[in-house]
Parts: sequence; structure tokens; C-alpha cells
Amino acid sequence: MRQLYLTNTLSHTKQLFKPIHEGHVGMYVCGPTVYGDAHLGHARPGVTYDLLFKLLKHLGYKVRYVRNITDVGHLEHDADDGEDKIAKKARLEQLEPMEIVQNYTFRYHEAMRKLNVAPPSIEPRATGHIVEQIEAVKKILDAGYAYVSNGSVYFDVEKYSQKYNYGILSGRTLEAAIEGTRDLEGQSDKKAPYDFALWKKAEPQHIMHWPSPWGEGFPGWHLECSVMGAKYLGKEFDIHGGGMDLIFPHHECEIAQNMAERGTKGVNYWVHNNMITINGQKMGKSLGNFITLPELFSGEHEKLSRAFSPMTIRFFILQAHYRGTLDFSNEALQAAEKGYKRLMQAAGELYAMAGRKQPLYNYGDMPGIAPDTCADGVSPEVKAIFDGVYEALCDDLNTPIALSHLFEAVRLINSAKAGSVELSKADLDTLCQIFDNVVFGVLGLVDEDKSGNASDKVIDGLMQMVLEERSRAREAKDWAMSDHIRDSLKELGISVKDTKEGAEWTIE
RNA sequence: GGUGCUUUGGCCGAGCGGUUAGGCACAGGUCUGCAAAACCUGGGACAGCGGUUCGAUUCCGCUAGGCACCUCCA
Repeated sequence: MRQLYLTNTLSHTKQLFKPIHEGHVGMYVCGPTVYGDAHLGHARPGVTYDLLFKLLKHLGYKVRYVRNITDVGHLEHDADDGEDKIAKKARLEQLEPMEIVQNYTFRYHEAMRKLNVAPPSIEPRATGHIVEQIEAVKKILDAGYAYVSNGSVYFDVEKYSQKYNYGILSGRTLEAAIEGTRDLEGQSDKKAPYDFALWKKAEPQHIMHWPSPWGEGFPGWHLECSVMGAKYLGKEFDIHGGGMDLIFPHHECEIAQNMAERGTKGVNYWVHNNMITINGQKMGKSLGNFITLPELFSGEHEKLSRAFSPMTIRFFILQAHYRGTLDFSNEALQAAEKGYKRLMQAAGELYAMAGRKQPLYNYGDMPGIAPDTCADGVSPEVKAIFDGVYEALCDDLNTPIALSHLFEAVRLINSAKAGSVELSKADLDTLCQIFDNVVFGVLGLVDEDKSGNASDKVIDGLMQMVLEERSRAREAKDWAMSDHIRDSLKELGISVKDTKEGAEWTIE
């Protein structure tokens, strides 16, 4: 089995990944709070952890991947009057909170499916685990790291800090926390401004609440991930992922809760993806500079020059390393689209040359386990691609490097087609294996032109007919007719290319 | 204010103590009725100033710009 290295936020270094139980991996990722459509920023963890999920499986691990849906407890801000995001949306739209949750969960799943992000093994919801969360609060209270105040329960950060390191993940000190949050005084139920809520009392007008030993209320946001992670993956598990903006306070609080409740930090490897920016600034709901995924797919947004397909978005994300920021622009997406199409085009050529059928992996289907070495008899160029791709992926998910090797493969394939390079059967087989396993498998790319439905067959037939007519015109040197057909098709968004083997066409 | 990150060719985006990442765009060539694609070739970069080193884009310091977190955010 190949060795995988991951950057662990906890140790600030790249570490060899070793699971707790050999051959098995438990992975938890913070999913969305479903009070609005997912935007481009949400696509990043979606794709990144889908990649990690698929890579782990491809490396031979049995993976349990838990990604939650936050449907309660996520407040607008930390003050006592902070309103629950779901409840607020429900109030504004005059809907039952669960209608909001249902609608946006469905739409999130739709967007993820289009991006070919596989569904997780388990997708738990916070409201489905109120009982477990109440139990956790009790344990933290019993352990002495929380206090009840006016119907709410707060985590006692100062008490915790006497024994443990609050700030172990984010690198923040308690002093810094004190400095940073001095403002509100007297107004709060909290003993200290940096304490965080485990359970919040529901005000009379609050529409989401459950009974508890401390009165009617709802769980604090940080608690759900601690509780659901432990429930489905155990008191200690391997990987926890999420956006970098969740490091503090969300994940810091999670560790504190874990230590206080069960005496373990809970997670061995913390993996964080960086943000997508727009004009150099973080794309985010609060800044209002976000573009939702449905908007990207349809092109209906003032900042978009046109629509971009899901695979263009996926490729765009894969072209950057997950720990770096990635800047959105129409130009960058157009470049990504071209690169993606070039890769797919070459894939089609490759399978045709090898006399194989191109696989259409979709939505979580995966090929087999990664071979440790490539077959004997392949050329040095192909071997370099094989090794380079796997080394890059196993080196902290370095997809840009993996893609650069794959574009080497593209050049080889095209050169072979042009006749300037010879590829042996072993070479073709190995390249097919790489495309099967990595391009369509781990990277999760789908050839959008070839993954069509029944109506595409009609189009294929029509196109064949039209191109035969054009071919006849060309044989008769009727260039006017020939060009007229090509131009007319162009207007419909279909481009025709004449090659030695006849005319080829693609939909723009 | 505190903590951390970052500055790479026209654009996006890797890497790294000595040898071309890659994609997009651009220029020339091959091919072609024309075009497109493809292939070949090419230019052009490591914010600035010092230091360490035989040698720095890569390490250190300073300066300037940018960003993130410290409220909710993937």
C-alpha cells in the first residue's frame, strides 16, 4: 500500500498518515448549514474531501466518511441575542424550519451530485442527535468544565485552560482571547466573553426548541460535530476536515468539548482546505460576494460572463492545491474549461487507440485498488507519468502536480495520434489504467460530452447525417455549401473539425 | 491591536538551494481548399533592499503591498 502524507493543522506539519485501525479510516467533515444555496466556496471542501475519500479507497482503505448537515444551533453571531440561521430564514419566508432544511439539503445534494461528489457513508443531522447532545452537556457539566446560567449552559474556558491547552489547534492563547473579546460587559449570561454555548435557552419567540434538564432550548453549534463524530466514528478517529475558517472557534471548541467530555482530543489528523476568493477577498455569505453553484451552472449572475459546467468547476478546484487560496475569475474558469476539455478529448483518443471502452464512473463509483508499480515493459515516459501522478496525490493531495503529469500524458497521446510517437500496447494499457483510476476515479472527473442521455443518440444520428451531406459537398468541391453547413452548425454551438479520418464535432 | 499566511512570466497556478511544473493566452512553423484541432519551436517570472552560501526564486532580516482568523462563514 502506498504511503499517504497529509498536512495536519494540529502539528503544523506534513505527516505520514497512519490510521488507528489498520486498513480502516474514519473521516468526519463539517458539512453545510442548510439555510441557503451552496456557493462556490462550499464546492471546495465538497471536492477536496471527495478526493481524499476516493484516494483513501483507491489506496485500499475501507473508509467511513461522515459529513453532517447542520440544521440547528448555528447562530448569526455569538452575542446572547444571536438568532439561529435556520430559524431566521424560516421566519423571513414564513415556513416551518424543517421546510427550509429539507429544501436546501435537497439542493445541496443536487449541486454535489452535479460536481460528482460522492455521498458520504453517513450524513447525520444535528436535530437528529438532540438526545446525544444533551448527554454530552451533562457529562461536561459533571466533569466541571461547564456551568448553567439563566437556562443556558456554557463551556468554562478558563477552568479548562487550567488543565488543558485551549488554543492547541489554532495557536491562540487564552490571553489573546481575552484581549480580543473584551467589549460586552455585564449584559451576558456568560462568565467570560470567550466561553461558548453548549446549550442555549430558547426565548419565547424562538421556534426551534427541545426540552432539556435546563429548560427549553437548543444545542450550541460546536457540540453537534463532537457528538456525531464520536457516535459514528468512535471516541478517537483518524481525520477531521473542514474549511480553514472553522479552525477557530469551531474546531478548537470541538477539541475542548472532546477532552472535557471523554478525555481524548478525538481526532488525529486535522485537515483544512483554504478559501476561494473573489478579487482577492474571501467569498462568503456575510460579505455578499458569493456566487451560488446553481448560478454558476446557469450563468445567471452579474459577475459571470456565461455558464460554467460542473466539471469545469471541479477541474478549476483541482488545479490548485487545497491549502492555498484560489481566486475566482471568469478568465480563470475559461482557462480551466479549456484545459478540462483538452484532457477529456485526449482521454477519448486514448481509449479509441487502445480499443477499449471509456469508463463512465459516476457519483461515487470507483475502480479498483491502486497498483504499487506500473506494468513491465512500459516506456520511461509513461512510467514517469504513472509514478508522478501517484507521488503527487499521496504528497498531501497535490492535484496540480498530478494534473501536470496528466497533461504530459495528453501530449503523448496526441503525438501518438499524429504519428510522431509510438505507444506500445503496454503503454496504452498503462495509460488507460491511469485514466480509469485517477482521472475518472480519484479526481472524479466525468466526460460531460459523453455522459449524455437518450436524446444524445438522436443528436448523434442527426449529426452523422448532416456531416455526410457536407462530406459530399466537399467531395464535389462545393465549398460554399460545405462552409454554410459548418457555419450554421457553429451558430447552434456545434463546432466541426476536419481531420484525416473525417469530420469531428463537439458541442461548445 | 494580536496571530498566521502570502507576493512567481499577459492571466491562473505548482515547485524549490544549482537542472523547463502545468493550464490558458501570445508568436513562428508543419498539416489543411479555408478554418479549427493536433504536433514542433519560441519568448517571457520568481515584489524591493540587504545577508548566509561556491551558488537563492527557494534559507534569514528589513521594507512595501495583499489576505485570513480573532463575530457568523467552507
